[in-house]
Amino acid sequence: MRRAPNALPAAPGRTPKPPGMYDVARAAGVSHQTVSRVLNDHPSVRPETRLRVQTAIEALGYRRNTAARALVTRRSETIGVVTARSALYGPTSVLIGVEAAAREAGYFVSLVSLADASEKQMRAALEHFLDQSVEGVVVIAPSADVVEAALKVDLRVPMVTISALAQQPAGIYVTSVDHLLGARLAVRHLVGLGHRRIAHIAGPADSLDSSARTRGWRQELDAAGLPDGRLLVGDWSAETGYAAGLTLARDIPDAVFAGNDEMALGLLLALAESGITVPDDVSVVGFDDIPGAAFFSPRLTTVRQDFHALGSSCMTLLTSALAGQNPSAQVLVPPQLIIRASTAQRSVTTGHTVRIDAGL
Amino acid sequence: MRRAPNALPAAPGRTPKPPGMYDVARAAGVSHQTVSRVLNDHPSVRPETRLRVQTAIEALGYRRNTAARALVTRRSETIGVVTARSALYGPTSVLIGVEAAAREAGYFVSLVSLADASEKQMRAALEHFLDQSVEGVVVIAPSADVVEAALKVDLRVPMVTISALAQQPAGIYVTSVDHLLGARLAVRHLVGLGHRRIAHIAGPADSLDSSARTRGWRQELDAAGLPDGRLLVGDWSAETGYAAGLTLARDIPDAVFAGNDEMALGLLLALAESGITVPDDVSVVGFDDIPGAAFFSPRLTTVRQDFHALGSSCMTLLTSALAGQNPSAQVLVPPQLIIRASTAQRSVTTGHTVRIDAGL
DNA sequence: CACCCAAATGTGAGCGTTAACATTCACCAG
DNA sequence: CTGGTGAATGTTAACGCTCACATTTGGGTG
Repeated sequence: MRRAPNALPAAPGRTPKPPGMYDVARAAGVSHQTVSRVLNDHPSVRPETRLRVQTAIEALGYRRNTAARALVTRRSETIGVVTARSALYGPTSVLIGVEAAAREAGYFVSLVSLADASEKQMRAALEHFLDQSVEGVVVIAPSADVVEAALKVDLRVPMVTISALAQQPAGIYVTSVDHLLGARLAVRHLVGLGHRRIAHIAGPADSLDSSARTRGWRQELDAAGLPDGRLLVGDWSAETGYAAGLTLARDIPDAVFAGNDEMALGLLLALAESGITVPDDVSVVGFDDIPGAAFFSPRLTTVRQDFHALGSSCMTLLTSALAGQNPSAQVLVPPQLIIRASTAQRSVTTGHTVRIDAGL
Repeated sequence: MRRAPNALPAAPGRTPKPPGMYDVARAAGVSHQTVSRVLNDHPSVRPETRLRVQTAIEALGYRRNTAARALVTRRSETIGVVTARSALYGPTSVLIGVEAAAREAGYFVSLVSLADASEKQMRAALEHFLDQSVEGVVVIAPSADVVEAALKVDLRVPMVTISALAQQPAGIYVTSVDHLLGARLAVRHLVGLGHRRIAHIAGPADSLDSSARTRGWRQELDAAGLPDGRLLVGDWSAETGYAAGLTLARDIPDAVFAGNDEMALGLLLALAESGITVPDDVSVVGFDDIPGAAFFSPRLTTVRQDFHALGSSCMTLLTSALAGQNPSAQVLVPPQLIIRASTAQRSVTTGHTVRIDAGL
C-alpha cells in the first residue's frame, strides 16, 4: 500500500487525517465559522483576518471536504452528463466538447453512458446524478426515445439535451448543431454546381440528427425548385453507405448527399468498384468532417460541426437556467461547409442536359 | 421551475424534502440502524424485518444520501477517470470502454479531460478526485509525461494507468492493449506474404502506443532475420500519412506498416496519386480498425484493439488493488489482426527478386 | 428452570461543513 | 456618559449517514 510521504509527525503507522476547518481555525486563531466565511468569501471578514486564515489554509494544506459541503448545501459544483455508449465520432466529440465547456464554467462532470435508450437505464442514470446532488444535467440524445426517457424522469435540476429535436419540449433546454442548415448548405453547394438529381443516404431512422439532415436535403431541393431526389437509408456505417452505393450505381444520380462521412466512404468505394468516377460522374458530399475525410479518395467535401461551440452553447443554457433565467430559445450552432475534391461542376458528358449548356 | 408531483401532503409551496433513514425506520417500525443494516446487507437482520424495511423503502421512495454516506465512510463508489482532451478514436474508445467496465463493476465515474499534460493540470484533476473521495483513479495516458505528472501527485487511492509503458513504475498499476504484439502480428503477416523491405510510419514520438508499435515492428523484422526497414514519423493524422506516402513513393518498399489507420488512409491516397497500386505494388497494414477501415480503398488490413476488454482489465486491476491484493503484473490485452485487401503476396513483377522465385 | 451465548436490534456519538442566531466591539449620536 | 448600531466574530444546531457499543430476545445447556 502506498502511503503519502508526509512531513508531519503523525501518529505512527496511520495515514494522517487531512486537516479540517477546526484545525485551520485553531492555527489562525479564529473560529471555524470565520474560516468558512473566508472560504465562501463572505464580505464581513477583516482583510487582516482573511489573510491570516488563508495563510493557515496554505500552511496546513487544507482542502474543503466536498461531501460535508454537499450534505448541508445540497450542491456539488458538478453536472451530470448522459451519453450513448458509442464510440462514434459524433457522440464522443460532443462529450469531449461538453466536458471542456463544463470545466471552463467551473463545473465538474460525472459521466454515465447508456447501453440502450430504455427508460429504466435513463432513470437509473438520472437518479444517480440526483443522489450526487448534481446541479444540472446534460443529455446527449441521438434519438427521440432518449429524450423521451429523460423527460419521464422528474428532475429537480435543470436539464439540457443536445438533440436535433424538431421542436423544443416544455421544461427542458435544447441545443444542437444546426443539422438542417448543414444539409441545406451541402445541397445548395451541389445545386450551385448544376446538379439536379440529388440523392441522399440517410442515417438510421430513429436518429434525430439524421432526420434533420434529411429534412434539410428536402427543403433545399424544394427551394431550388428541383424534384425530390432518391432517398436511401443507412445506419451511419460505411457498410450501409457501400450498399447504397451499389444500388445507386445502377441508376446514377448527378450527386449524392451522404448523411455522414463514414457512409460517404462506403459510397465512394462502391462507386469506384462500379467504375464510376467521383466527381466526374457524380458528386459526393458527406457530413461531420471526420479526421481523414480530407484524405478520402477523392478528398471529401463535407460539413463540419463545431463541437466546442456546441459544448459552450450547452453550458451557457445550463448556467443561465441555474441563474434562474429562462432561456427559451432552442440554440443552434451553425456548421460549416468544407469544399474539397468530391464535388465538381456537373459534367457535360454524363449530364442529362445537352452539350450546348456548357457554353452558356 | 418544475416541481416533483408528490402525493404527500407536504408543506405548501416547498419542495418536499426527500425521506431519510429515520422516516423509513418509523414506517417500518424499526430503528434507523436496522435500516442502515438492510441497506448494507449486514447478515444479522431477520428476513422478515429485512422485508418490512425494504417495503417501507419502496413505499417512501427512499434513496440513500450519498453525500452523508461519503462523509462518514470516506468512500463514494466512484472512480475518477483522467483522459486527454482529444477526439481521436483511440482515447475516446478507451474512455467509453472504461466507463462501461466501471459501471459493470458497480462504480460511477467522474471525468476530467486534460487540455495538456502539465503537472499542474494533472494535480488539479487528481486533487479534485480526492476531494470527491473517489475510491480509485484511472489515467488514460497517451504519453510518458502524463504518467509522470500523475506519479508526482501523491494519491491515497490506487491508480491504474492505461499506457504502453515499457516497464511498470512502482506504485501504480498499468494495463494496455499489447501494441507491441499487434505490431508484430502485422509485420509477421507481411513477412509471411514474402515482403522483405517493410517500412513503418510511426505516430508522434512522445506517444507510448506509438513507441510500442515501432518496437514491435523492429523486433519482428529482427526475428525474421530481415534488415531494418525505413522509418518515417507522423503524428497520427492522415495528413502526415499522406506526406510519408509521397516520400515512400519515390523509393517504394515491399510493404508499409502504418502506425494507425488514419495515417494509412493518407498513405493510401498518396500512393494512389503516385500511380502505385495497393496491394499489387506495395502492401499496407494499419492499426486500430477504425470504423471505415473496411471501406478504405483498398479495404485495409489492420490490427483491431479490444477496448471493452481493456476497460475490464483496468477495472479488474483496480478492484483487486482495492481489495488489498497487489496485482503486480502489467496486464496486456491482445489485439487481433484483421486481414483485408490491402495486403497481398509479394508481386513477382515488382519484387526485388527474380521471376524464378514465384515458382518456388 | 436459571443461565449463558449468539443473534437481532437499538442508542448515541460523531463525520466536516454551512445556516441561523448570539455575542462582542468600536464608534458615534444624543 | 450612555445607549444604539452595524461590522466582525463566535456558538450551536442541523445535514443524513455509519460506527461502536449497549441492550434485548430466543433458544440450547447443565
